Amino acid sequence: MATGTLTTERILEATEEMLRRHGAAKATVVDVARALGVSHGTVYRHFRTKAELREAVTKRWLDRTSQALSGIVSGTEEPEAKLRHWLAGLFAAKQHKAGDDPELFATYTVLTGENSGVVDRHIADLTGQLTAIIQEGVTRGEFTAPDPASTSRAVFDATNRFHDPAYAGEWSKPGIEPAFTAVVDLVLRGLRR
Amino acid sequence: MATGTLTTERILEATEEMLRRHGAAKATVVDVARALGVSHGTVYRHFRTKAELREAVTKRWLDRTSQALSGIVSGTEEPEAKLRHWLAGLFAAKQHKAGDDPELFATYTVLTGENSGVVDRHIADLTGQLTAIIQEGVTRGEFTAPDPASTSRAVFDATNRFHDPAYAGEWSKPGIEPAFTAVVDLVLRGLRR
DNA sequence: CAGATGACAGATATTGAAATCTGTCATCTG
DNA sequence: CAGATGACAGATTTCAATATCTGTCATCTG
Repeated sequence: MATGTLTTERILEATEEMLRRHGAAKATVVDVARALGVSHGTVYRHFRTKAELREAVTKRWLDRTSQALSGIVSGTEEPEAKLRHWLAGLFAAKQHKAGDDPELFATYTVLTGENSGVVDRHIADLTGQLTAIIQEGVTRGEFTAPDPASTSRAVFDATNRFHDPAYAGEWSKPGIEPAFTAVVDLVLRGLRR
Repeated sequence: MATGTLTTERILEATEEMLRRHGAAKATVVDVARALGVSHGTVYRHFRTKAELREAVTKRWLDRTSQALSGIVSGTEEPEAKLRHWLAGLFAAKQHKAGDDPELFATYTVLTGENSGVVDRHIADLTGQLTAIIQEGVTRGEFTAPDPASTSRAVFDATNRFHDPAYAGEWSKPGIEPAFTAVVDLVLRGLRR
């Protein structure tokens, strides 16, 4: 299965595949090496430890969500619509990841649990996007926020139930949509001038 | 150790003691019976299963929190101060339970995880108290809330990070107090007329 | 000689036999 | 005879032996 040169990228792809196939607990470095047709020692030339390899995979996975949302931030909507869409987009993305392939989602939940540093940086990314939206709203005179950065963190925290994987089990229950809307409405009322 | 008659109450106390001593995983019905100086068969005359016994202990534990907060609801403060104090009281109570005896808190976190029905009823209790506060605010013309019940749930959800045991690890980190204040401020701005 | 290998030591996970626990119930006792 | 007991079957947990994995490194190969 040694197609082309062995790049970091190919190792990451193979690792994702093994995680998808075997789950977080049983995906081993030996498995990854076998899938790539190399010895496991070779994988260790690209990643110092298994933890580092898993961290890189986790980062890739989280970055896909950040990227999808960044389009909304740079869009041309009104700040309020933008904020609504961004929050709804984050919720919908998580809801789909959790609902479409629960096993894979559970796998990544384990990985994010192991890599709090990556998660913290991901959250910093997301709240950074939120800050940009809120800052724009303040500049346009539509939002009030003495400190957009801490307000964006408050908005992120207030909507926790709709993006933290710990609550994934509730995202498919009836009544979750109105609950989401109620929180977003409350938060938006709090932001308006 | 057979002091007095064997009441349901005494079994619950002994069970709490065993949970405190041995943790959720190792507290057995045999232990509880031994502590009470009776055979384990006797415990089963009071509780049909071990799960039922643990559920009763869990309920008692959660009810203590609800009771402590209910005093604030029936107090004489202004609605806004009342809501602030209630949310701060809930947060402080959880923070102390988690910080003062982390092992016992971990034990009860396992128990609440096992007894979602009890937890749901506990949450219904708490949001009921919140509804009373918000209703009072609406009646006095200080709050806006088309549907106080769903608004109270939104307030509860928005402050999740400060009362859900899943976040207990963050309650002792620096910066948690301002984060709490930021969310409460945002929520209160959203509630005001 | 840059990059890959695989044998190896120590750490971690798996497995299956033995020990303990849960829940029942026929029997006992005050 | 109301309430307690403890032997018992089946379920669950523990524990130690065994197998597998991680990470290193001296050696190999194109």
